[in-house]
Amino acid sequence: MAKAVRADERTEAPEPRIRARNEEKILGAAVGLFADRSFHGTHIKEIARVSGLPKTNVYYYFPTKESIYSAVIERLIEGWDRAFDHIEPEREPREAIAAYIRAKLEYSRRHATESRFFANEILRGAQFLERRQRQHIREVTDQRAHVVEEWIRRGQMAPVDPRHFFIMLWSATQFYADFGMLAADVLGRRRLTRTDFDAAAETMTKVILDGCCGPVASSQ
Amino acid sequence: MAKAVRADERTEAPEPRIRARNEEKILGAAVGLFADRSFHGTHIKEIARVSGLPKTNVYYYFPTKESIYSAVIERLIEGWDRAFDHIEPEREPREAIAAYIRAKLEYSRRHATESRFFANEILRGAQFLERRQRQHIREVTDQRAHVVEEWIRRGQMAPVDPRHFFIMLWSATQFYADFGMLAADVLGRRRLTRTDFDAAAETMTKVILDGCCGPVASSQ
DNA sequence: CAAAAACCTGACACGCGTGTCATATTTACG
DNA sequence: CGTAAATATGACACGCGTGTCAGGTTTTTG
Repeated sequence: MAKAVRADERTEAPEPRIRARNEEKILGAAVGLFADRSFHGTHIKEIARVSGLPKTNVYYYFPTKESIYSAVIERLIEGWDRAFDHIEPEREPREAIAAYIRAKLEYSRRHATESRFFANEILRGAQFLERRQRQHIREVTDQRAHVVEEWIRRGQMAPVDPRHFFIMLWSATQFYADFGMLAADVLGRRRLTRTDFDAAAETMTKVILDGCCGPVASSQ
Repeated sequence: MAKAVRADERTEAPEPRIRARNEEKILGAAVGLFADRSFHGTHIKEIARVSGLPKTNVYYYFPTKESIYSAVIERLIEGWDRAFDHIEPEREPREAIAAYIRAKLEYSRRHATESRFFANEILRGAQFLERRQRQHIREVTDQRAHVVEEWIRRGQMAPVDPRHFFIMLWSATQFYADFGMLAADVLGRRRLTRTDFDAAAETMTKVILDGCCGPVASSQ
């Protein structure tokens, strides 16, 4: 009855060490498994094995498999807007966008698993994404779209639909994480290397920057 | 024993009507379910229900769930290179690439389910894709990459890595099928409309064409 | 250092999903 | 027609995955 009492109750009491550590282990194992095998293909038993805890202990912290999945999503959403911080009105669009592309690609390279998990969730219609989470994504995007609109107004950038423009950036950068296996195949590699990510960044930056901010003086 | 004898045996004998029709029903139902719920989330019972056949009859045509999944993949691969036909050395790159983008986007719009199924499969590392199928994809891409290289050699196009360039095109166009839900959210729609696809095509064409073939004279 | 709270665990109930089997019905074909 | 092959199907076996339970052990706290 008094089992698994979360430190809620208004005060953000310091979460007990053990709980924090174990929840972390479980969530860490879960991301990878969900990303590889999706929701139904992932079994609590496996999550337990990978996180080094007995199965029953997993159930001690999370009542259902759904709750684990939701908790993973919650963690991911936090990382979503990080790279977006580069899109600021004070910066030069050319430089800001290049930085954004690099940041996103770097994220794809280092957090490929999380990225694949997220892609997976969206792919099936975001069945576990809560309304407020979806709204959050939309608001953050809106905010950055205004920055692009400002750049366009000032004549620093060609007139493009900011949201579709962002989608181009997202899709291109995510591809290397989500469909890395296909990218590697096409490039004739066994796995993507850092060099490949650099080449990707270069191509992407060149095409997109020249396409939206006019070709840079030096080239051609 | 003489059960489910496929019309193999060298001669492509006219496949019996009933078998063809039922296999089609099953595969059609399966694509949608696999796309929505992925492999493990899809149950034979559901495939049977959706295709209007009793479960046991499904097993009459396909020995396992895996075999259904593989058959679906086989059908998809055929559609993969279709749009690529636009990439021909004789055509102007600007016009050819624009046509390719339109074709790919149109495919995403009309065959969103198949597209999502395929994305799903790649996402989990293409576990069911056979070696020869992967090789086929690579060969087709190689062939079209040479066309791009030819355009670059002739000075019709800016020097970009053709494979990374293709990846940009694939990712951007597929996004609207695979992550349609997210795109709709960001654009403030309930679902993507034809207008959205048109706007996507316009943004994409403008940015990418200006980025790789120099800005067109008319604009700016 | 005791009592309470938090944490841990093996054994088990239960449902459900895959795939089989024995048998019925329909179709092809001489 | 009549016989063989192809197609259809209800009932069932079996394994496995989720989630529970009852009772352990460790940690915290006064």
